[in-house]
Amino acid sequence: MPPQDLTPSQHAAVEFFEGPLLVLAGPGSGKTRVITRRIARLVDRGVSPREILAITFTNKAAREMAERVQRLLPGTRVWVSTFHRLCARLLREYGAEVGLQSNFSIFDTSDQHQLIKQTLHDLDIDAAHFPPAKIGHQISQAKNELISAADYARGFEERVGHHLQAVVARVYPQYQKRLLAANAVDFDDLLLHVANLLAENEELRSHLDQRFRFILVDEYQDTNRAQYQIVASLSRIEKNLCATGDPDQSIYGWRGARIENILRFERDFANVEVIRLEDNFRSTPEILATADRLIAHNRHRKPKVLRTPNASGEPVELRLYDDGRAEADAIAQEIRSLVQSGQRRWSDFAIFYRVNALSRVVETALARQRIPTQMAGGVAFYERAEVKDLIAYLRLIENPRDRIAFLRVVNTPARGIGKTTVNRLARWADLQDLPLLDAARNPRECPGLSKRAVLALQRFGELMHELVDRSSGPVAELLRQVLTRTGYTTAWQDSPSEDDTQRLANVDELVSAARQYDEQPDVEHSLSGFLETASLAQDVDQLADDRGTVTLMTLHSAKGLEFPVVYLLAVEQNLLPHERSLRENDARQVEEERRLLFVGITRAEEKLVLTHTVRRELHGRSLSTIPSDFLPELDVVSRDCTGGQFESFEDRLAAPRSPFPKASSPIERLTQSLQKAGGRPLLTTGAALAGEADAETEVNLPLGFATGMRVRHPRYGIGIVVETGGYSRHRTVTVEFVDDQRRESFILSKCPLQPVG
DNA sequence: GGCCAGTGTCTTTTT
DNA sequence: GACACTGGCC
Repeated sequence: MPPQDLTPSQHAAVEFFEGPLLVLAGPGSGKTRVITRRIARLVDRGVSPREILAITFTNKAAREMAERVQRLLPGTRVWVSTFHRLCARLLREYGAEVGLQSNFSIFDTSDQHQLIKQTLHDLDIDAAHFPPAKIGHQISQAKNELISAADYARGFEERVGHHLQAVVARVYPQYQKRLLAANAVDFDDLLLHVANLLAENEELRSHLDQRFRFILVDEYQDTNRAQYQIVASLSRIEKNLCATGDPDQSIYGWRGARIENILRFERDFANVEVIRLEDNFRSTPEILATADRLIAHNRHRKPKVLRTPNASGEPVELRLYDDGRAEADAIAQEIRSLVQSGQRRWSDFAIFYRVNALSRVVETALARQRIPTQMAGGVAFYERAEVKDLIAYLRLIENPRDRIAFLRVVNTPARGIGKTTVNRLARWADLQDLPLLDAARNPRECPGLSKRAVLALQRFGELMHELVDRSSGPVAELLRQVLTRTGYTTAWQDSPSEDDTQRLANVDELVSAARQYDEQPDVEHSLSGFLETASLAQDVDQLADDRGTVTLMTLHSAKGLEFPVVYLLAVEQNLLPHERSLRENDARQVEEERRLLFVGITRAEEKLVLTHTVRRELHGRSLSTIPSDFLPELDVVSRDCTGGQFESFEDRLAAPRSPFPKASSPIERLTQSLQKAGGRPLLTTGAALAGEADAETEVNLPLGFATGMRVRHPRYGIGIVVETGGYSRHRTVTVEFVDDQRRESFILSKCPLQPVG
């Protein structure tokens, strides 16, 4: 007899004991509950808590899960962690084999870019032509696929690669060498090193396999190849792997997540028990039906049932506003009045958006209404310059080989060690194979330095030396030492500037974060532990459910959360789906965007409001919008909340005014005509049209653009083709843009122009 | 040799 | 609109 508070399938998942288990859990199906109950049940059956490893997607989820288990079974401490944190811990212990000392640094994306830049310099490659971010992305993708530097270089020789790949093939090995020399890893290395360790050291693999007898992985649909490899290596002897997830909520394909991992689980492991949790206890039937209609349009998926015992609620709303400001103001006012009338609390509300850039208008509007808010991410706390500076000091204290940290702090605050000095020092240190800090301690030996530079370096060397001596105590205390000895905040102390005040506040916040870490019960405290927390902090970590605030975040951050009322902003073409998913005509990418919207919709418990606008200000420019391709799929009645302040997109094109006319919007007409013309994709760019035309017949080109045609450019907005010229690959179009009357010419095969009607 | 200001470029999502 | 880089000035 299952207990009253579990459904039969939830109960089955909790009770299933040994062997591989796949729990396919739709949104709001009580998955977290099942996992915690299952852990408790395992302990109940006599499994030692030490033998259980649970992996969650966020630190916050890990913390909450550990607490829940404690509540169910007081005194039980189970290892719950994210993949990255787990790997960091394992590498502190076993990293020597891959060349890491236990005090290694974790480089974030900007550290990675810095290091790549230096690598490019090493190799005499022009950084302007090969942006470090792009190279970093390639390296990251390779690492997620477990492709080592040597493999990459070899693989590149075998196929005919892109010129960027040729550069990456050279940069990747050197970058990796530099990382190791700095005793550092990037985010992907955490996974890659551990996967390699487990692949190469059978003794360690089987030791850990047996140590972690029961492994539970949540959000399995968003695991990448490296993560899959790690989990699989730890489940060969003890095959008690429980994976939970929902393929419809896979939204991290862009960072290497492989939805196939969950779709293939049954083939990857023998005798898998599959349990489906299809009852949604979170949302109203209206919200769920909307989500279901949308996701049904994904072709690459296994259909599933979404049902709820919940009572019917309010209809899902779709509203059109004039612009982002009107949209934000309306939402802010609505929230205020709902709270003031006592129907809702601040914390009932969440506002989601596709890109961080949209948060600002909303923040401002909420602030105007004096609505308390908390925001995940944005300009993340740990990415602010002053916080990064101080963290860099701590990193250099912990790991004197940390090159990036050294370069960041050596002249921050300014102490007369300029670029030239640093370059000379670095060149000399590299020749001697010395860490920069060691070189700085004996600057006299470095050739070409002025007396002043030598003195300044010496003083810096001594300063760091003294700080290292004090590094064993509480982190907050060490941080205060750094602050006083470097005089870091001196310049801001009595400044009237708002920015400086903010900087001081951020420094204070970091000190109190350190204090909080120092005071955490039940954990071993160390500088490296604090740095690890700081490096692997996530946007959603600091969000609280009970702080009495409205919550703002991106759709990606919203995964796993729920709120009574959800506003989902800017359901507009090129934002959701994002234009980058449309560029390559890759249906898979659009499906991921659809899943992203699905995730957003299914966060809502009682009330869901989707909004879009006539004009959208983005990147400092106001453009006319196109309704999202997803809107017709949702089949929600639209409401016009515009004040007639702007001409709508349709007006300007002399089409019906209604924001979302069922089958007559320009985009739909285009879609229909294109489909009739032979199943061409929904949206297409000039480049794609030109390519296709070429492939068809050389004579019959004008399938592309003709004079008078309306087009949209991602940057300049809507325009009219006023001239065409050239042939085939060299065909050009001249467009006059509606917004500012500017005229631009484009080479058709290379431009991102899209026809819009 | 160091610092600041102006110009140019890029602009999704995140560990 | 934000940030990185370059060039000029002290």
